[in-house]
Amino acid sequence: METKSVVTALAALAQDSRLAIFRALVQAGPAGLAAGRISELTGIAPSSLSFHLKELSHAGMVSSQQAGRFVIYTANFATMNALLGFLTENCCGGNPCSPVCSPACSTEKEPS
Amino acid sequence: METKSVVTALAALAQDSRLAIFRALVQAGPAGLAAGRISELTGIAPSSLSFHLKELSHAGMVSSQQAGRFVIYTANFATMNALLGFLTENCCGGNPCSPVCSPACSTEKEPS
DNA sequence: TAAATGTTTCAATTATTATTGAAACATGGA
DNA sequence: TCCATGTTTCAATAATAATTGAAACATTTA
Repeated sequence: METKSVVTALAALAQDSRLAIFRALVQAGPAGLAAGRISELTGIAPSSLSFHLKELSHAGMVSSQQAGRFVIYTANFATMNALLGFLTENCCGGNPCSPVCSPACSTEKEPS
Repeated sequence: METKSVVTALAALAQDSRLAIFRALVQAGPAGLAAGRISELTGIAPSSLSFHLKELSHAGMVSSQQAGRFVIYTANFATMNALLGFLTENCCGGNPCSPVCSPACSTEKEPS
């Protein structure tokens, strides 16, 4: 994942409305939610919601598909995983991590 | 972790300069880096660097300690872990996750 | 105490981002 | 085709953030 994409993805999530939208979609799971339903759940006005969904979509954090007159949005879990991985990459210079920075530090996640 | 803190933390990382600073600190590990050294590594002017370090610090992403006339900054791994955890919380409504959203979905990380 | 080094603060400028309401577009059903 | 519903686009306004250089502050050494 490129630095530029990471900044875009983080910026997409770093905003009240968009974080609320994304969390709603994460909780909804693969089935996703229609735009109007997201508006209901979050209280964001339609035009503002559309703006934020476009931001999230452009950042690759959500995907959309037309279903009748609804547009269904779903969280993009692949991008989220790539993002989480990037942040912990090359931790401690690639050396075995000291306790202070695990589990964030390891590329392979450990059971909690 | 509260939503507000998460937005602040994400916003702190969602910027070229600050992401570069944070990554440098993650790679430096627990030993951290002096402000001047970060300036050298990233090419960010001192006053601008100080601004961004304050942002990161306020977001809880980095900590600092005076050491002689140097100020040593270190990545705050605890906050980072909390942040990563938050994003995957309550995934798929708390139900067992379908393959599409693991490993992001599970609270306990699986070995890759 | 004076000078040198390392870091932070300040003010001004420039650029980017969020929100709103109205209008436009698209789809499905009468 | 006409109407209702769901979503997006547009333009204007308001708010927030980034960068710069100069000055101030703090710490160490001579």
